[in-house]
Amino acid sequence: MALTDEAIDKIKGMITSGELGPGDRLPKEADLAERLGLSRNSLREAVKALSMIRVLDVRQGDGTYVTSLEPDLLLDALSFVVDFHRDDTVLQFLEVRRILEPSATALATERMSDGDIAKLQNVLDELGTDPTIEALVDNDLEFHRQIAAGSGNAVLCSLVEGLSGPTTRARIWRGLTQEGAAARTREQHQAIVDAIASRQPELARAWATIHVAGVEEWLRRAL
Amino acid sequence: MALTDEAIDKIKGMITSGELGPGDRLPKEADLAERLGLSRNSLREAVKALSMIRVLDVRQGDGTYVTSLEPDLLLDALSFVVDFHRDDTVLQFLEVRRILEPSATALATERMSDGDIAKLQNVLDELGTDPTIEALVDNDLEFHRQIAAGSGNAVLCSLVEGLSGPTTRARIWRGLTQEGAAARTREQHQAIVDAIASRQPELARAWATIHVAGVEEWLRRAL
DNA sequence: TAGACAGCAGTCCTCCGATGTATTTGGGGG
DNA sequence: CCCCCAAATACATCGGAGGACTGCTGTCTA
Repeated sequence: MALTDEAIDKIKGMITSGELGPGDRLPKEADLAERLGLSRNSLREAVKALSMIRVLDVRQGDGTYVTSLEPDLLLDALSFVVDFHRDDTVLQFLEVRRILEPSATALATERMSDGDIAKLQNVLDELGTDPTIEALVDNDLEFHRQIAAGSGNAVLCSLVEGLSGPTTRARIWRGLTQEGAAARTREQHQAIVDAIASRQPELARAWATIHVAGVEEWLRRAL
Repeated sequence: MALTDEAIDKIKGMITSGELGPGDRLPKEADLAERLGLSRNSLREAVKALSMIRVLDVRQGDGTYVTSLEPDLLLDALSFVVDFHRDDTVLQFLEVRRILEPSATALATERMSDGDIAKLQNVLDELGTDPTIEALVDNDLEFHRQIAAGSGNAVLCSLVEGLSGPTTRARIWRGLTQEGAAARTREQHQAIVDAIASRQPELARAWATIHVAGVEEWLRRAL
């Protein structure tokens, strides 16, 4: 195994063993390199790899720190990975989203506070009568983000958000090519909010399933 | 933004734009560094970060290549990330797994061939009467891996595998075996196989839910 | 002719030492 | 007491050098 990979494992070990905890500061580059038995350049490659997946937080002029290691922080590297996939694999992501999103919506129905639900309704209301495509996409992302956050599960929330990335492009296409898609999406969003507000998990789950399945079915035909 | 991060974006752009496709070879370090306008050391940090998430495949003495970019390849970096989480966040991962695994099992019920099911049964049969902890863990991982693969969705398969991080699984298993729950787990595994073999998706889903929920409930009490 | 071996070119791996840049900190002046 | 600036600290980037590994080719041997 390469020296750099060994360094990654050693730093990982320092964290998982508890020697380094969230927020702790690592020794400065020169010292850590000497301790791990490699050069600063090689160590920097290891640190860069770990900072990519949000395990380390490097601040120039200050030092290198262990992040909070919260699930949402580590998993948001997922969206970066997802960007590499082409349209022919988007269907697989959508299929997973059709599994996760309904469950997340059902959980949110039981766990969201009345205030959270009011905010969710506000998101829908903020959309004007004739929004741009960009506004539609942003609004849609925010809507699903709040529901995912409402599930009370940071891992689930991050996964749903990460999987929404690749479907965004598809949604843009849909907005451009399919007449009436925006209006139907708005109706389904409202139905989901109503189901959540009336505390009916299974109804919310069903609407969320229909919502995602609609996008999936459209995309399946388009490809 | 740092030079290295710019380089990462540029390489990412070269791939997403189609200039570089799966299996293509990148220019050698010196040339690529000159083209992107930075030093080889900084470029190496960028390449290291991208090879960590399985976007690039670096072969010493040969060259640097773009991977196949298959979903399973890119997502299996997930297990590396999961290893950083402590027991108090494992519950969130298990909650997500309780959502994904039943659906994956239901999909597998409809999509697995008779040969695949026979292999799945073989996995259970291979376990002797008095297996070691390691054999139990390996067997359990293989069992769930085959079901996830049987779902026919590489993304779903990778997520399920990634969420069942080896470290996490080992820790949980150690505790379960101490309580003598190995026998019950085997019964549940057999029930899942029977449901799949008789092509009853909802029954398979139910058994999978019970199986994961059992682990989850045990862990919730243990913490 | 088929197989084994040595040599060679290409490429990545690791290291070194120096310079550039951002942040923090502490002292001096108002 | 507050503000501003300079020194200290730590990461960022650079160019060059030698070493190690891979794949290919040409040669030798049976």
